[in-house]
Amino acid sequence: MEKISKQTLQRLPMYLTFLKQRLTNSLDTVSATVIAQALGLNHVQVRKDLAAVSTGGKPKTGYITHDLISQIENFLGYNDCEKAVIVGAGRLGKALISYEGFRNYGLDIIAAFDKEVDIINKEISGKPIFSMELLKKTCIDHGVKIGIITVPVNNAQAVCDLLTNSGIKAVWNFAPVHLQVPEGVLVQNENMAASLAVLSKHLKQKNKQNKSRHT
Amino acid sequence: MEKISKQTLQRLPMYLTFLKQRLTNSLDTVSATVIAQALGLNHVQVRKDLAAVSTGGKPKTGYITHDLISQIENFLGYNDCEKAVIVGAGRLGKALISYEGFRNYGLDIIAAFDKEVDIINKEISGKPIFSMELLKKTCIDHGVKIGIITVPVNNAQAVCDLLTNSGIKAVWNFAPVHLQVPEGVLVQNENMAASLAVLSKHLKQKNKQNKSRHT
DNA sequence: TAGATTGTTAATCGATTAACAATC
DNA sequence: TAGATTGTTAATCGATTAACAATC
Repeated sequence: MEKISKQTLQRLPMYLTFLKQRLTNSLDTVSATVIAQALGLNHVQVRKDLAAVSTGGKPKTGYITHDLISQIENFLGYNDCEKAVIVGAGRLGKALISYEGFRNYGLDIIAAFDKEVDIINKEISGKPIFSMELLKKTCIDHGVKIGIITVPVNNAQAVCDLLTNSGIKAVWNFAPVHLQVPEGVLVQNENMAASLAVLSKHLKQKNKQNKSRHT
Repeated sequence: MEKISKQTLQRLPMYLTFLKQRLTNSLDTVSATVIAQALGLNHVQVRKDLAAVSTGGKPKTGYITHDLISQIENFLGYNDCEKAVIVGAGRLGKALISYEGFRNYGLDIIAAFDKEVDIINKEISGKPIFSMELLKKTCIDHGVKIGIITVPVNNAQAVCDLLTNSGIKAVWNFAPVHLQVPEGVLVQNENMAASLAVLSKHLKQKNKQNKSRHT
């Protein structure tokens, strides 16, 4: 097992969904070639990725689907959940809190925080919304290491500072800003604006092509 | 203006938010160095990115903040919105429909579609939810080119096929599966599972470091 | 003028892909 | 055995970074 790149890390969940699908269809073994084809990747890349997490497959047979699944899940820590808090109980925040599926990905959101008085001390899908004042104590008491930011852009940095001051070591940021964090804290941006940029540029180019074809 | 990489494309929205902040603080000019420092990037990279979309800055002064903003916005097509439909009006779907901010990013969600009878023909934040049967007609009638998928994994490919059959040329996919699409159609994955993988791995490594330090 | 800054050309780095040997 | 497949070592490719010239 060698050092793993961020790219590899991000492909592992894709392998996982594919492998699970495959197991549902009672296909007990799987080759790197099959995975590569299904996911539109290069087969050597798949093999390298798998080498980083698994004990290996057998020539001619491939990998044992079931084993590979548990090896990847194990590697990603999907078995033992990390606790997380979410700051900002707006529409997006609520959607994330309510999504039960995160537990399968090793994430356990224990509470939400918001400054909106109307919703404080209420619940969403059985999870409490607390006032911002309780953030630090909650994180420390429960050993929470993951903070999710779903507040508007202008509050994001302040919330981030608060989180890192509360012992958070990994921030999942949904606000389209670059956050400054102390060393040792990881920020993972879920940058929807960036995704949209890619989408709309693709369409712009397609349009241009069509136009030039007609003239 | 040379060919632009996907990476550059994804950084442009970051520049934009920073530049707008800067304008709010009445800072009329900006240098690549300042941008780079603020966003944790290399200054040459920033300059290259900007070269792809702007008419250039002036030595010693830098770029005119306001001009740069409109050049980036123009390049990304934030001025003229693309119409989009969203399939799957669950929690996440609802959150995305309701988020007014997308219009600033050039995205105009005109309707949602779902197979759940209870919510069909109702509205969310003033936008209609239709039955799946109306999807194709709606897309064609309105010339919709962007489809957003927020359905569970097992329905995602079927929904995707339906979308591409309805003239969709760009798919924004929130389901954690790899989608097969005809040539010329772009899939942009908002892969939360992948993000979570990065976050949890970071924590696992930190834990390991701490443990080995204590023994 | 001196120096801050832009913009370009070359070097580096890392990830992907190709080629090949090993094995069941 | 032959061939499908794994796994590794080398080549390629693209993006990032470094070095430098140009300019206000």
